[in-house]
Amino acid sequence: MERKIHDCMDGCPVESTLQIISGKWKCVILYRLIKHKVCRFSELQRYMPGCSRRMLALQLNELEADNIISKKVYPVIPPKTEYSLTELGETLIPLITEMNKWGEMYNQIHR
Amino acid sequence: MERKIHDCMDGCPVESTLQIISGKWKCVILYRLIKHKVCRFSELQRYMPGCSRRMLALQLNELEADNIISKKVYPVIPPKTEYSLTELGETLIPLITEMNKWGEMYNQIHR
DNA sequence: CGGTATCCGGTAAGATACTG
DNA sequence: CAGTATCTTACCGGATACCG
Repeated sequence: MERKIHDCMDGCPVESTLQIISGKWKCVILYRLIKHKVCRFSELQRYMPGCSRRMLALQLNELEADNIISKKVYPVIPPKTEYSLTELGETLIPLITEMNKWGEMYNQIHR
Repeated sequence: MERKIHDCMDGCPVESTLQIISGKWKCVILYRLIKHKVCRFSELQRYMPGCSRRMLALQLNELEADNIISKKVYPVIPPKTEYSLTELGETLIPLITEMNKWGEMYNQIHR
């Protein structure tokens, strides 16, 4: 398995995590998948009006490639897809939850 | 107080957190400041060989502007500065710790 | 509906030089 | 030592069009 990030003399595990969840919308996608369990593409779009369709697709592809989420495609017309967390993706729940908690606290202060 | 991110119809607190800690090196900087309490500029540089001096300065400035870290400048020659977490910055410890834990777990798997 | 392909402009970030 | 200033480039990401 190839290391994605540079091996520095004292690299910290935080960098591995960043490698997976950095990217403007990934954490928000994960938050939604945690909250709703299963989401369709258009559903995610509605939750993230600031994220273009193209960007959403890119981020979803990357998360899928990293085995964080999985995609189920229904062979119907019009097309229907459903995204959900993989087993590995579910291990991120405490982290995303912590991010959400901190954001809530921060929003309380900055009001 | 101005909202930095777009107000979307159902924005999640995760986005507020991202607003503060996103940026390639911020989490690594925070990890170091958690671990070592106080760091000089050159010390941080040594811990992050992949981060240029310019980038390090930019990220530190942003974290300082957001009141996450504070800088102490000693008026000596040659100059000496020390960075450390603010009180607000310390509230990020659980989050960064969780990021580190997940990274450790992930590294175990991908070996 | 759920994407991909192509084009293109703005900005993030490296390289280098300079400073107190 | 601890930065800032300037220049230049790469690429991120938006807009648009197209497709099964």
